[in-house]
Amino acid sequence: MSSQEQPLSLLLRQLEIYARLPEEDRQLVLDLPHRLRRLDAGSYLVREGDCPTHCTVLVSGFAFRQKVTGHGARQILALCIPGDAVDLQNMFLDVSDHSVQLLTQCTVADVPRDVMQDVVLKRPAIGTAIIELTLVDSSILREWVVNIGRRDARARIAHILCEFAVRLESRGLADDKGFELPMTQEQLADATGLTSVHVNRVLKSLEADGLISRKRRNIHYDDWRALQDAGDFSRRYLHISDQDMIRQTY
Amino acid sequence: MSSQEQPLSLLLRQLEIYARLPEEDRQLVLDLPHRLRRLDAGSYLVREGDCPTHCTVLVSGFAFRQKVTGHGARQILALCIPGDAVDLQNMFLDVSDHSVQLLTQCTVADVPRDVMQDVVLKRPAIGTAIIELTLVDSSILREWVVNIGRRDARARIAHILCEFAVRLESRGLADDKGFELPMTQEQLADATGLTSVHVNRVLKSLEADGLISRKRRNIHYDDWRALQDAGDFSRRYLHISDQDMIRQTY
DNA sequence: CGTTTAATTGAAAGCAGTCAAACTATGTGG
DNA sequence: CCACATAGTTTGACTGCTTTCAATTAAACG
Repeated sequence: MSSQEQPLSLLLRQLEIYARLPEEDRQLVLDLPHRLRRLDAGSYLVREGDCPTHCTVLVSGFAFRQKVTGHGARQILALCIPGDAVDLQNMFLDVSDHSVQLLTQCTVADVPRDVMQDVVLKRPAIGTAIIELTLVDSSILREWVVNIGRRDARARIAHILCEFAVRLESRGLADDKGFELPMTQEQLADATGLTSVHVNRVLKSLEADGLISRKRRNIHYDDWRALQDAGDFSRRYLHISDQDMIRQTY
Repeated sequence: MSSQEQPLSLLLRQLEIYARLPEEDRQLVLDLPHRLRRLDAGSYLVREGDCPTHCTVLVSGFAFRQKVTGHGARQILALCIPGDAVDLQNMFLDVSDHSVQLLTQCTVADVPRDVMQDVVLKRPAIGTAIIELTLVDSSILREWVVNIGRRDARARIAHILCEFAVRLESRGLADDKGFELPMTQEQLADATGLTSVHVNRVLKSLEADGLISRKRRNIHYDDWRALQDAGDFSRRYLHISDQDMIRQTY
C-alpha cells in the first residue's frame, strides 16, 4: 500500500488538484512531521468546543463532520474521505465549532498545528493550495445548503450519491461504476435532513426505477446519467478539472 | 460618515475581530487600492460561472449569496453586511460557484484580485486574519445547514433573526433592540428553505407570542432571550469574542 | 446461536406547500 | 390630487410530502 509507505500521498494528490507544486514543496508535504494512529469507527477526531493542537489528515477510512441541535437532532455537514485534512479550520480558529467522527476504522496522521500553520504562511504554493482546499470545502457546503433547502427527498439522496462518487473518483478510490457507501441509512438521513425511514423508501424507489442497485452498502450505478439528472447534479461546484478525473464516466 | 472618508474601515474592523494587526498592516488595509461604485438593489456583484478580476468589499448596504437549482428554485446561502469582503472565494478559485446579488442600494469597493492575493500571501498578519474570516464564513454556513436540515420553520426564522442581529451588532450597525431587516419575506423564505407564505405565518406567530414586533421591515425584539431559545441560537459559531460585542444584550 | 444493530414495511398524522384571492403600501402619470 | 399599476404582505382552504409510530425482517457480531 502506497498509503502506508507515504501516508500523506493522498493529501498531496488533493493539493495538486488545485495547484501544481514545485518538487521541493511536494517533498515537504510528504515529509510533514506526523504521528500515525489507528482508530475505530465512532471515535471522535474533534469535538465541538475543543482546541485542537494538531491538524489531522485521514490516511485511510471515512469520517464526517456534524453538529447537534439543542433538541438533540444531529446534522451531518460533510463527508471526509482519505486525503482530507480534517481540521484546517482549527489551524486558525482556536475553538472548534463542530465535531468530526469516524464512519469507519481509520488510519490518521496528526500534524502539529504550528508546523502546519508555518507551512501555509511560509510556502506560498502550499499555502495557496490549502486555502483553495478550504474554499472548495465551502463550495461543497453551499451545495449542501441548496440540496437540503431546495430539493425534494429523492433529489437529495441522488445528489449526495453523485457527489460521493465523483469525489472518490477524483482521488482514485472508486470502483468501476460503483462504490461502498460507508454509512447507515440513518447517517444518510442526518446528512440530507431527512429521516432514516424515508431514506429507505427513496433508496428503494431509486432502485426500482433502475438508477442504482444495492448489495448491502454497495451502491452500483445502473444509469449514471439518470442518477445525475434525478439529483440535479453537476460537478462544477467541486472545482475538479477534467484532467483530474481519471475516468470520464463522471 | 466615516465609511465615506474610510471606505474600508469596516473591513478592517472585521479583520481585527480575529487578529490584532500591527499599525503598519492596519494602514495597509485602509489604503488598499480600490474603485468605489454605487449600485442599485438587485444588481449582481458576481454571477455563477464568472471569473472575477476584483475582490469586492461592501462599504454600505446589504447583499446575499445564492444558487439556483435546475428546477429554478433559489437558495440564499449567506447574508453579506457592510464590511464583508464578498469574493474572497474568487481570489483563489478561478470560477465562481455561486452568485452575489444586492439586497439594497449599495456602495462597494473593488480591490484588484492580484493586490488582494499579494497582501494575503506577503503579510502574515493580514493573511491569517483573512483566512480566519473565510473560516468563520464556513462556520456560519455549517450552522445554516443545521438550521435548514434539522430545525422546524419557527426555529429557522428565529435563528436567522438572531444571527443577523448579532452580526450587525458586532459591526456596530444595530439599533437598540432592533434593526431593519433588508429583505422581503420571499427572500427570507429562500434563506431558510421555506415558502414565503409560511414565513409570513411564522412571523405573525412570533409576533403574537410577544417575541418580536414589526413595523414594515423593522424588527424589534420584545424578548431577546425567548427569541434565542425559540431559534436554538447561540452565537458561539460566529466566533466573536465578548469584547467585540459592543453591548452585552446579545 | 442469542443478541444487537440496521433495514424494511405499513398505517396514520402533521408540518409546510400550493393555489388563489384580498389587502396594503408605494409609486407613477395624467 | 386621484386613478392606476406594481410589489409585497396577509389569509383561507386544501393538498401532499415527509414524519412518526410501531412492528417485522435481515444482517452482523461475539
